[in-house]
Amino acid sequence: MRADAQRNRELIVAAALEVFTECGADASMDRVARTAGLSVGALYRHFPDRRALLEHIATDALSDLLAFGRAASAEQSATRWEVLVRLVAHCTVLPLAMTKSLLGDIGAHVRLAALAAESDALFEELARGAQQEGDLRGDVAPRAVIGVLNTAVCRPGARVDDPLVTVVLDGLKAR
Amino acid sequence: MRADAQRNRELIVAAALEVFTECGADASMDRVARTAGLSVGALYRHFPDRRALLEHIATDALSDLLAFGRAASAEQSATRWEVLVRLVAHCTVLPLAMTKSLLGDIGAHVRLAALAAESDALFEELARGAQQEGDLRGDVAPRAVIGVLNTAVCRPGARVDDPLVTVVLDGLKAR
Amino acid sequence: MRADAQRNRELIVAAALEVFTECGADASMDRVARTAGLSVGALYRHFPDRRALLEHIATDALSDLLAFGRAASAEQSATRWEVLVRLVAHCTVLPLAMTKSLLGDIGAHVRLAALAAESDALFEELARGAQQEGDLRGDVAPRAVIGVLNTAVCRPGARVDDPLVTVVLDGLKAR
Amino acid sequence: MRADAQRNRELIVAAALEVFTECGADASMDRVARTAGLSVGALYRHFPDRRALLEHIATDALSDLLAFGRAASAEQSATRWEVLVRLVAHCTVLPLAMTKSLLGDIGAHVRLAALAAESDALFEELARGAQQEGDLRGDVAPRAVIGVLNTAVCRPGARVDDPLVTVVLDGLKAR
DNA sequence: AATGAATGAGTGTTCATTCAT
DNA sequence: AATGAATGAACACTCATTCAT
Repeated sequence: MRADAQRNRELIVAAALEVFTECGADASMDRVARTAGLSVGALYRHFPDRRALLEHIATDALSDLLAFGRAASAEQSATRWEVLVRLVAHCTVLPLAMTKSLLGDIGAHVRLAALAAESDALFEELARGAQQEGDLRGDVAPRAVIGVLNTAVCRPGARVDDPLVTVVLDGLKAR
Repeated sequence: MRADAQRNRELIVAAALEVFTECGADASMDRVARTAGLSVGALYRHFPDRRALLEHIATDALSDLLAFGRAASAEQSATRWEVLVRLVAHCTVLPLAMTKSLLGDIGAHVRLAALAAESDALFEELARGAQQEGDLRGDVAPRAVIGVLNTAVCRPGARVDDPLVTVVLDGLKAR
Repeated sequence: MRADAQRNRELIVAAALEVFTECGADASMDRVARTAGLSVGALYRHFPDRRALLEHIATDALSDLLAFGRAASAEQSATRWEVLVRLVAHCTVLPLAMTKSLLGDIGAHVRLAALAAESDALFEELARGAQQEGDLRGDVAPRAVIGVLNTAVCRPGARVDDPLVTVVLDGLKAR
Repeated sequence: MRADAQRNRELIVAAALEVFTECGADASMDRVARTAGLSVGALYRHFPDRRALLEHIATDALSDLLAFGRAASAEQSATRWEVLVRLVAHCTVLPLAMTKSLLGDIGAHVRLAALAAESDALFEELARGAQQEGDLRGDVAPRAVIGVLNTAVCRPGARVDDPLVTVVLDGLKAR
């Protein structure tokens, strides 16, 4: 791919991330293109339709999250709870939750659905481990932890020092 | 206003609450009207435009919340924390948080902005009281409590027995 | 249906017939609407999409042709050849041939596909009869007669006194 | 012109003939270019716009038809009817008729308009001659013969053994 | 006062044409 | 001179809003 096309593609992805995060998944393609400093036509050269763009962004974010999570998870010296907390801190933009709000029907995109499943499995495994190690409260199902984190932490604009993140992590800790 | 007009207005408000809660604030006016068993024309007779309808619903919900909150707050026998928990349980549909997601710019509607301010003040006052009574953790600013509850509790579809609600309330309690 | 809506629907159908006949099936919806003296929105209220409009027109034309053909065919006093000639004279606009050029894929619309099949059957039956009565040349397969008439006679703009029609009918007559 | 440029030009013309014949005159420029094994850019280097490409193809086809027709016409031993039949057999792709369907307005291109006129004149002359020799029916005006042949024979996909061609030629023969 | 039809601006997408590489 | 990316206008279709019935 030509250097300028590559650059423009990246501009588009960055713009899409910004615009969808800020305005929601209904933002117009034109707005994304203008934010990237390009025309719609250029956008459509890189992504055949709106869905493809959303899928790309979601896939990107999930892949990144998963890679980070697996690396963190591999460190045997850390408790599962610590790994979970680090993962939460890594959930900056457009993670777990967004994928589902962005795409009505995740199932349609194979790779994305697979990533979502893997990501869910990782979180569940960490939650289960943290419960066994006695750090995570036992009265919340491991699967439910994903939902809690999704809603509370993995929101556009959420920050590590967001009071809600602190509160939720404290609320999840075993007493 | 004629009795049937009054009835239709109520049908519309109920339908709008249901539809916007279920489908998001982008639901079409026609869908709202059909859900109410009326035509768009009738809808527009009662509300000059989409924004007016959204504002009305938001205003309604906030008024209700505020009335309930003030009544609960007036009971001197209850701790502020207990009042706060009861208020949270009352936030079923379309409360605090919704107003901001529904309307981009609350400031434009005077009555709504006033209600939002009063509601914020009530929550802040309760949070401050609960902190002084030692039930609410002290390291979260009273103003921030509103944000936390907004995001975590006052979501469409949220329920009192939602794990997130439990976790957040536990996370807010002083140790 | 309200009287004005009915009237507008007819205006649209007439305009579509005119525009598609003149400019081909690629004519823009906007052009059809303007020709009808309406806006696109009105057009889309009556027909959910371009295909539906094309199907309606084709169905209309084929139904008419078929009804006329069956009536003519029922007259036992007439030879099959005479019936065929009368049918040909009735093929004014948008008949047999058009349906296939208008819609890429006739099969998608059940009613239309059925009509096309019935129409083909009628023509084939008449051709076979005319051959047995010795009026239609025997070295052209009955099925092929349909193709010949489609191409030669059932064209937009074709007229009964068109030289091509005369020539083709003479060319089809047995010597 | 460089040898490779000349070669590319020919590739484009051949591809355009193939694509427009197969897919109709609405085929995209990109498709033509890809069929030629080139990029759109290269196509536009040779032809300033879509119309120019269509005109070139039409001109080519008409020139060829005319050259063939004149050669055939020069053979004094053949009857005019025989020449006419041979010409008809030569009308394979994109002839007379196509020019008019491809280009809305032939008049805009001087050379093409001239060729069309010459071609019409040749056909008319042959028709007149065939009438005088008693082979072509006399009740069809020589000018009309052009129209008949255009519509019936000079269609994309038409073949010499097409029933319609047989029928029309028989229909044109004097009895 | 209700109905539902008409308007017209807005959005997703395509494609002829231009232009940087 | 070829490539393939970018532009921007055009078209199909939707929906908030207006208006004739």
